[in-house]
Amino acid sequence: MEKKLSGPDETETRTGEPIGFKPLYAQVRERLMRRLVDGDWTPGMLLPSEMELARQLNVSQGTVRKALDSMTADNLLLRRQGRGTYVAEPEESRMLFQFFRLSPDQGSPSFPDSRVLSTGKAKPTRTEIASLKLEKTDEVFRIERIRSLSGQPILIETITLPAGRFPDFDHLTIIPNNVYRLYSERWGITIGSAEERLKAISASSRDAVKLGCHIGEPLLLISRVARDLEDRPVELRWSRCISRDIHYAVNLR
Amino acid sequence: MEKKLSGPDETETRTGEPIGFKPLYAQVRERLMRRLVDGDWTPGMLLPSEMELARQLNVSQGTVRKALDSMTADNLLLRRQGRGTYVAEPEESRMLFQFFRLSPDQGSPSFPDSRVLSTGKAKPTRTEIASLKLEKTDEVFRIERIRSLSGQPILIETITLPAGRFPDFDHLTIIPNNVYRLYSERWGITIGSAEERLKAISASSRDAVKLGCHIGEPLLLISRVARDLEDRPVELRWSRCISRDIHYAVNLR
DNA sequence: AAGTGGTCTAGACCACGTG
DNA sequence: ACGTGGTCTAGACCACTTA
Repeated sequence: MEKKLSGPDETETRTGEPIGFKPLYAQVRERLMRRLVDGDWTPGMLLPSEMELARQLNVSQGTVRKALDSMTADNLLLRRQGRGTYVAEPEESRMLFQFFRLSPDQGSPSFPDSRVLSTGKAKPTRTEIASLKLEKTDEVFRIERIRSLSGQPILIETITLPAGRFPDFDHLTIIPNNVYRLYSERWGITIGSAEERLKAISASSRDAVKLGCHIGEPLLLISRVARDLEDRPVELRWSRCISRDIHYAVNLR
Repeated sequence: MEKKLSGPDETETRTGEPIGFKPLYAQVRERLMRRLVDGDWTPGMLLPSEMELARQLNVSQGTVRKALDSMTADNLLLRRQGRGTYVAEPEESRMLFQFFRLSPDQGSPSFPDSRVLSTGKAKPTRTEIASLKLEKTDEVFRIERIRSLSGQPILIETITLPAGRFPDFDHLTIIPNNVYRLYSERWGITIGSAEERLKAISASSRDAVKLGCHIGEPLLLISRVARDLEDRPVELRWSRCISRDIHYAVNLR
């Protein structure tokens, strides 16, 4: 049995905390989030039932449900009627919709293959320091790779990782296609959100060679900052993408 | 008092409808949506209280709340504690975040000015027919305009509207900056969602002249299909945007 | 003081999946 | 048959707004 949460109970009314009040379900969510962050609950794992969690946390089932529903809405949990509630896994099929917005103009989206061009440790640039909130003395790993859809190279991307959060990254022999699964399995880092900025640029001579396009051809520049469950920036990614037969899709609601 | 909704009541269990069952709150949402679609409730209007709606629809307050919450999540309603529930209005401040994703690289986002270049009625292109689900015999209105941020032209856009849904569009003397408010006030059409596709293209000579950039300069091409509350396509928009000091921002969760 | 939405609880039943 | 999440209800109290 865990410590009782603050909030209405037998002896104290909610009025006891006039400022900074958080609803019970938000406190429950924070507790459950902590278990994810601390790695008590790992991807794929079955959570205790709503009733069991309600008993553990001394709240009603409805309050637990509200917290679980909100985490499910953020793609952190997966609920299946009759089975239970699971920690979401970074499988390709989900990532394809959540974090990969490029689709062929005709046909359905699919996950591109990757070929690593280079890896290495380096001092961060000013942009990397700002985006990843680093100190000037920190170091970073950089990976450059080409990604292809059905044999055709479509983009070249540079991934920057803070060395401090990815110990022994340079000991890796292979870098898998789905790096978010790697971050999760190897370092327990779950990517929870990302912010992307798009611009149109001209292909440099180097990009043109690697991508097999003309110098000056317009490319979609996508710069992404990915964040962990505690909202700390974890990855910076610059993608230069040929958009002749491919587009970046966004749904606005 | 309205007709009773299907679902559990005194005499009949939910098992009575084995196929195509919809939860009560979804049926309630559909009923409330209909009032928006039919114009019974117009932007800015105060809705009846939860208790009043629950009485009208013969369901509990909690079920009404679930429907109202879901519509609020879709930016269709606005709930204010102590005041009531209001129909959302297409004000600039909200549209800026919901449907306008361009921001200056430095500084905060703001709504660009517009200058109309041309308007007219025409036969739709194949693309317009496909995007707006038109018949070949239908007609469309087209507006072309330049949009500027602090005096600098940043994009040129072509808006296509199905003539059938915007009667007397060509009688308009001026076209306001915020056309979604115009659609709402003049024709009762509320834009509820939109899908955008982005590509990188080269500025044509015409674009270059209008935007004051070089021919061949990379531009962000944004094609948008906007849909009404019943999910029917209502507007097609092609924007060609200078992205030198501006980016398109997306949050992924 | 009265009315609104926001939170929390408790209990009932349903739909789904597994044994 | 049993346990899970999903839905629905009823009632209590809290926080905010207006009068």
